[in-house]
Amino acid sequence: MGTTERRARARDTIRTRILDAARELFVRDGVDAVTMRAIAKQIEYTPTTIYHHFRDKQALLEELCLRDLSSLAHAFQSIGRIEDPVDRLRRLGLAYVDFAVDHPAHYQFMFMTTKPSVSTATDTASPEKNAYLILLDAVRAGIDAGRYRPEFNDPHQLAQLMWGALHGVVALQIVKADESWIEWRDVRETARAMADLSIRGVLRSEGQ
Amino acid sequence: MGTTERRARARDTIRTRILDAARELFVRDGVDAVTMRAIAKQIEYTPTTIYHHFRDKQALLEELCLRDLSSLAHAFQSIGRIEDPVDRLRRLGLAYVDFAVDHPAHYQFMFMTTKPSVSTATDTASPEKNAYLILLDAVRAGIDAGRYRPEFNDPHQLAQLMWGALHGVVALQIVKADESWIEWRDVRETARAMADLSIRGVLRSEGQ
DNA sequence: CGCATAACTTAACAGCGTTAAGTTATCTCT
DNA sequence: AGAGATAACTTAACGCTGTTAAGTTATGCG
Repeated sequence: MGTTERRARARDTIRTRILDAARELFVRDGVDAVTMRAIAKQIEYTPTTIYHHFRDKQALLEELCLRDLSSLAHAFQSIGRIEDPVDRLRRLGLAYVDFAVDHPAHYQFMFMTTKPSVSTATDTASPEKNAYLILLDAVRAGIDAGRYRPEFNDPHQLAQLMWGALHGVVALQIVKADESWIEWRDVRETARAMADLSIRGVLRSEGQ
Repeated sequence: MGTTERRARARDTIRTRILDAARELFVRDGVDAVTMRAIAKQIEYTPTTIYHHFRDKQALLEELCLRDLSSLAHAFQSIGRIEDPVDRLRRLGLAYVDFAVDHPAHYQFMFMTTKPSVSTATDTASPEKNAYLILLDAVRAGIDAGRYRPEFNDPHQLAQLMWGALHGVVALQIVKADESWIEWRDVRETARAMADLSIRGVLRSEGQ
C-alpha cells in the first residue's frame, strides 16, 4: 500500500541526484572530468551504488543527454511547423547551433565521440533520430516545392549537407577554440553566416 | 669514430619502429586502441622504453601525425599556387577531404580531440598552421579580386566557414558512420557537393 | 517474528599513462 | 687495458580509470 510507490520515488530521487552530480561535473569541467568516482564523491555514495541505477557510464551519460536534449527537441518541434520550408530549414539550423553553443559538453558527447557500439536494439524514437527526421522533412518539403537547384534532389544528401555545415562550425570551435594562432570569429555569427550561405548555395537562383 | 653517428642512427631506428607500431595500431584499430603497452608489446620492448624516445603519449601521436601530414602539406603547397583564387579554394577543400577520408584516425586525433593544453611555445611553423595560412591566402586573394559577395569581406571568417563546412561533413561521417538510421551518402560526393555549394553561396552572382 | 529483497559498501580486478630506481651494455679517456 | 661515464633498457610500482563479486545493512511483508 503505497510503500512500493514511496520506494520507487526514493529510487527516482537518487537516480536524479546521480544525474545532477554528473551534469555539474559535465558542464563545469568537461566530459573527461566525469568519472564514476567523482560523481559518487559528490553525492556521498560509493561508486558501486551508481551501478545499481545505471548499467554503466555510457548509459548514465546517454540518459543525462537525453533528458537535457528536451530543450532542443521542443525547439525543433515548434520550428518544424513553420510553413515556408526554406525558412524552416534555416531556423532549425540556428536552433541546433544555439544548443551546441549553450551545451558544449552535451554536444561533444553526443555528436563528437564514437558510441561504443551501435545498440542493435531498434529503439525507434530517440530524439536524435527524431531531430534528423524533422530536418529531413524540412529538406524534403523544400525539394518538393521546387525551391532548390535540381542537382539537390536527394533529401538525405541535402540534410547531411546542412547538418554537416553547421556541425563543422561548432565542432571546430569546441575542439580548437583555444588555439590562439587562429583568429576565431564569434561562433554564433559564423554559424549564422554558414546557415545563410549554405541555403543560398542550394537555392534555385532568384530570377527563376 | 662515427660511433656517435651510428648511435644516433640506432636511436632513429628504434624511434621509427615505435612510430610504425603506433601507426599500425592507429589505423587498424582506431585512436583508442593505441596504448603505450600495446605499442611496446608489438616492438617487443617495455613500455618504459618508449618514454626514453618520446616525452609522453601525446608527443608520440603528435609526431606521428606530423610525419603523415606531409602528404596533405605537399598537396596544399602545390594547390596553393593555382592562379584563380576560387578554383584554388575549391581544390584545397577537396584535398583536405581526401586526407580526412584516407586517414580517419589521423584526422580524428588532429581535428576532433582537444589537445591537453595549448603548448604556450611559439612553434611558428606547424603544418596545421601552415595549411590554415594557405587557406587564408586563397580566401584573401578571392576577396581582393572581388569575387565574393561584399558581406564576406573578413578573410578569417570566410576561411573558418569553408574549413567548417568540409570539416562537418567528414567529422560527422567519422563519428556517426555506423548509425544505421541515417541513410548515409558517399562522403566524398557529399563533400564535393559541399565545396561547390558553399563556394556558390559566397560568390558574387554571375550576372555581376 | 522470520525472512526475502532491496540498497548500499568493501575490496578487489584489469587496464591505463607514467616514473623512480636499478641493471646492463657501450663508448671514452687516461 | 682498466676506470668511469653515459646511454639503453627493465623492473616494479603509483595513482588513476571503469567495473564487479561478495558481503553487509536496512526495510517491508506474510
